Amino acid sequence: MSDVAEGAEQHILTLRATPRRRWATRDKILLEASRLFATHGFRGATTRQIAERVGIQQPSLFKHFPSKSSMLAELAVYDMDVPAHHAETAAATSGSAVDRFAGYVAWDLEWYRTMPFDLRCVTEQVVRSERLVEARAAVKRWNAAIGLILRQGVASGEVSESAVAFVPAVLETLSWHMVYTKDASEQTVDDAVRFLLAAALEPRQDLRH
Amino acid sequence: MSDVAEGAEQHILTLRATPRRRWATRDKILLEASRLFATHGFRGATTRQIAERVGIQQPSLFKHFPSKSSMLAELAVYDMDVPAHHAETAAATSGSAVDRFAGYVAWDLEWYRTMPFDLRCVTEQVVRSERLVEARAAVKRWNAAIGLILRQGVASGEVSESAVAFVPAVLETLSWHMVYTKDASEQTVDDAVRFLLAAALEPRQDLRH
DNA sequence: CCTACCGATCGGTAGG
DNA sequence: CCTACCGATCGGTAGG
Repeated sequence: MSDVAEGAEQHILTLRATPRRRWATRDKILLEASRLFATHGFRGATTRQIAERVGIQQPSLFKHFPSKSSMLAELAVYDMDVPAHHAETAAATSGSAVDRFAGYVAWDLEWYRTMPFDLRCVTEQVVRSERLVEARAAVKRWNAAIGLILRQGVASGEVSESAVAFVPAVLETLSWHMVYTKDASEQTVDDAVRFLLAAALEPRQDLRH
Repeated sequence: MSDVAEGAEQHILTLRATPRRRWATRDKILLEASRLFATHGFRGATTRQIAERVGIQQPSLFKHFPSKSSMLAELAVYDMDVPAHHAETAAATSGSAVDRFAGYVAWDLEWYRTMPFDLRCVTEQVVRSERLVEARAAVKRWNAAIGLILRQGVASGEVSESAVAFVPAVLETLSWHMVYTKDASEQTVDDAVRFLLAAALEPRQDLRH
């Protein structure tokens, strides 16, 4: 589990450090596929469109990937595996639940803010399609870890009970906000963390003002 | 503008009051199309699947709708036109911005909680595709109205400035939460309203505890 | 609302 | 990585 996450993290960190012009064809395919999936949905994006943007002929895609679905599967692992690993670490650490939650949220939003791929819709596809088992398992682990931290916060009286149901979906929304807001900065991330904490915390626990 | 909204509202209110068994074929088509669009995306859902669920042959769909896109277009208007109308009314009313915002949010979440159609993905399709001009216009009106109320709240010192950017997307998320959470109750709506207000309000203005 | 059917486009293969 | 191409499936039409 951890190895998979670290492998994916290593790869994506390498991608981030590499200027886009020098990306290999395989990674260019993933980038353009993610953008077209985000714009037109998985079925709406065609392999011919992907190939055109990469600058190769459509059948050449299948020298790099066995199928269109396998592109989605690889993107889905990128999307969910590393966050799941971080969330599990935050859930397993000792200390204040709210501090660990705030720390995770800050990492998560920064992760999406600097993500090279546009993975909107990939998450949705993961939830829908019964295939993509690896990515679906990562989503489960992520939800379990976030749920655990939040319930720890409820137990210690810091997190409001009714907020637990809304926080995961809202966190996901804020993550995508960081992706598609072009001028999102580290300040934007800070604001979003405070926004989510204000919603999740019991009012009397919010001593920031 | 108002006539369109009221027409759509009338129609959808009629649908709500009618037991599902008695729905006419045309409305059954819209219902099943919305569910399949939500599950497989617009392109992923096929007209043959829709027809099968309705219990008719695929070509018969086109006796009720000129095209598959026209089903999406009609659903998109249902999705956005009525909320846009309500948001504009809330924005144009006098009184406390926060009270009007809270009132709108409560109405919005209850609207989605009791919605007969599953319109997830329809909103996304509206944002993507350059057609669906009517629905796109409604989205614009909705965003403008919500933005106006929020800026009024910022001006009166009630709403936190950094929250303005996040509230529309988060409200949308909470709306969908009401759709796909099967056991969402009026209590769930109340909790979500409080959750969103806690995030959006300047801390000192939250006098609820 | 049905049967019969069509042109277009899809993901993917063969062979080099 | 290219050209040539294929079977399957798509949205939609014709005619009754």
